[in-house]
Amino acid sequence: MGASIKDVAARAGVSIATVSHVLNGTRPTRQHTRDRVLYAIRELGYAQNQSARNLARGRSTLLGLLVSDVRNPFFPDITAAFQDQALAHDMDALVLNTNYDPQRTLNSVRRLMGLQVPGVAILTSQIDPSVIDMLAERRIAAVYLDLGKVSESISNIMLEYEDGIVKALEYLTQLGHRRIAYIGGPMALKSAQRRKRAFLDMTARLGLEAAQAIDADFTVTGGYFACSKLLSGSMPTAILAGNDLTAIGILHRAYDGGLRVPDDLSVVGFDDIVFAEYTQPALTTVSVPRTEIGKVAFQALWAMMSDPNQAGREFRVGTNLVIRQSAASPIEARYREASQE
Amino acid sequence: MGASIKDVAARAGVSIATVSHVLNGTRPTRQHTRDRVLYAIRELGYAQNQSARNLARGRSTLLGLLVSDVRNPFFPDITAAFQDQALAHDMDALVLNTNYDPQRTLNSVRRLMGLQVPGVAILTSQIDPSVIDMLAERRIAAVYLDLGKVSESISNIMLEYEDGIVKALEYLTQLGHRRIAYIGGPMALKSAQRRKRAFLDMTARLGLEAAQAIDADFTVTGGYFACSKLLSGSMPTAILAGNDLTAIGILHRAYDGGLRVPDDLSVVGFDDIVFAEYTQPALTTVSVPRTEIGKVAFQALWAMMSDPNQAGREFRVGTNLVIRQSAASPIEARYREASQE
DNA sequence: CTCCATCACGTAAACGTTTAAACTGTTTCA
DNA sequence: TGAAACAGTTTAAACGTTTACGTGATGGAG
Repeated sequence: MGASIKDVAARAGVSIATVSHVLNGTRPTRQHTRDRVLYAIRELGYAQNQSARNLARGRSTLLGLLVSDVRNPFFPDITAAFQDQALAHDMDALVLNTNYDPQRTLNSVRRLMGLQVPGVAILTSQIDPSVIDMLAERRIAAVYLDLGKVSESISNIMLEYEDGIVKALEYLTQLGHRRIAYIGGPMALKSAQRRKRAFLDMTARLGLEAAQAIDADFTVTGGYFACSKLLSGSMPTAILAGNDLTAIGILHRAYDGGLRVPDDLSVVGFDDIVFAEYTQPALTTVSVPRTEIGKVAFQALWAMMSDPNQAGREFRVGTNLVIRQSAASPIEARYREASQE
Repeated sequence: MGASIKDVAARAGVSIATVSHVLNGTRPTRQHTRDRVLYAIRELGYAQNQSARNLARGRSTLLGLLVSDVRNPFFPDITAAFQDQALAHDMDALVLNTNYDPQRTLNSVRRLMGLQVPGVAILTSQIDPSVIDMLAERRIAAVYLDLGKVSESISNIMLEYEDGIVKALEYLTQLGHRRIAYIGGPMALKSAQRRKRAFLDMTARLGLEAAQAIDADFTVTGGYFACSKLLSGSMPTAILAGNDLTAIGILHRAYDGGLRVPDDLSVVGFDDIVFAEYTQPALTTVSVPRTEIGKVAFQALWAMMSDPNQAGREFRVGTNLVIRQSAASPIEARYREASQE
């Protein structure tokens, strides 16, 4: 039962409207009154009742952020950046887990609508069209990841996976690799599709020998077994993984098979999760700038919210190759091997 | 913009009070009317306006969850579990980052109070007393981690670090280790203090030879350099780390120094972060059941919220040793070594 | 037949804000 | 001097719920 705006008004000897205007800067006030109000606020330890505020304004200061699973090391950076931005604009971010479950996603969006959120960022890989419609109908600003669609109230963040794949392959070929294999994710995921396609396109363009590409499931053990398959055939000198977990699986398989990375086999990951830095050897990988994604997601929403007749936009965020120790020249590797024996 | 309770009432031919009661089950209604109301709700796509609801009830359905940094791999599991519980009770969890900054913590709590949250879980390592007071004054249910204090509206979760240290040391001694060193965290952290103390107490009790314990900073590189120091002296056969990041640093140092883990050196971590499973070799570590912490945190709040004159309680959550590959018997290790040469 | 419970529901007053509109002085200008 | 403009402030009506209280049926007991 804290103090209300009425108490503040009484204490400062002004009307509640004035207090409100002082608080929101919605109308000029004299220095004198402002001081009195501010002083009263301090004295009473008054805190605005957001519920009442939201009700009166018809919108809340909460933003929705839907992710598939906060436990996935991909997301924390995004949510943190999003939150920081939100906070800087005096808003809050409610992050909800969909657990990859469409039903739960739908429920989450319902909840968010009940909370009168002015905008929501849906950063999951799979998006149900009915969710998109629900939000669009109510004119709630929305931003998606790789949705591809942009409209009145819908913005989109396009991740330039292709770019990253190209950089990785150029790097590997410059190192001298010709037999490069790819281990990707499940084709149900758009991101996995695009990465694989980029790999195939690029290897064709670079004229690399019959590049193998096999689909795993974006997990460590998936990468491990996919790598096993690869090693039983004609061995590649380098493997590009569709994500870092897969790459870690490859690292393990190589280790168990007595192959030294990067001497006998180069491995390049994708995502640059926190632990990419701590694998043995440290993983060379394509970094997806997660902090920027979070930032951009907020900015996309903010733009649409602050100017309602501003249409949604397409945002692009690039990817970068971060070079660590898991990839090296295959020639050099053979040289080393020779000199050791 | 959306339909309001009035629209529903009109459509169903009842009063808004009835609609409210149907929605909340706060008083008996006839099957017939209930059906009509529910039907109208479906037709209109009505969603309760939480702001209005919260205002009327004087409390929100939002729960606050303060953590130091969502990027810290320790937290996502906790927040996810907390959220799941909250959702199951028709509440939401607003998780805020304090970034280890007391000022920011204070602001966050202010925000939460403005949102009229009925409860907040503060799961950071450092807690400013003024924050505790603010919450206690307003009778907002609060649960802390290792605060040690319990009162009217304050519950506490006690993590049994000691227990885990004991289990780890018993395991190592059973394997035959006698020279066990410890690399802990900064003494500014209570958790680091308690772990170190437990280590010292227990090694003394077990009568192990002058156990070395040095303080690092809970990071990978911190662990790396601390391990260097250790190796330059009289080498231990096993190192217990204050957290997993430190343990990973040790693993790296051992690798770089040509030591094989666990053959030449056993390493045991603490926390069981996701990646403990994926290190090379997989890390034997003391697991802190994060999911349970999240669950318990919610339940603590729920108990205090649902029965306001129920006092706060002390909850305990234990720790467990999870055995993987980074620790082995030192005798066996020497045997292997001998047979290889 | 009357009275009183009981049941099912409606009425209307909160809850704490925001904000359009009305109301005060002052100042400015013809 | 009077009107007009203006800055600063107040008044009061929303916003969409919850919930204490009131009311009109129905039915059984006396």
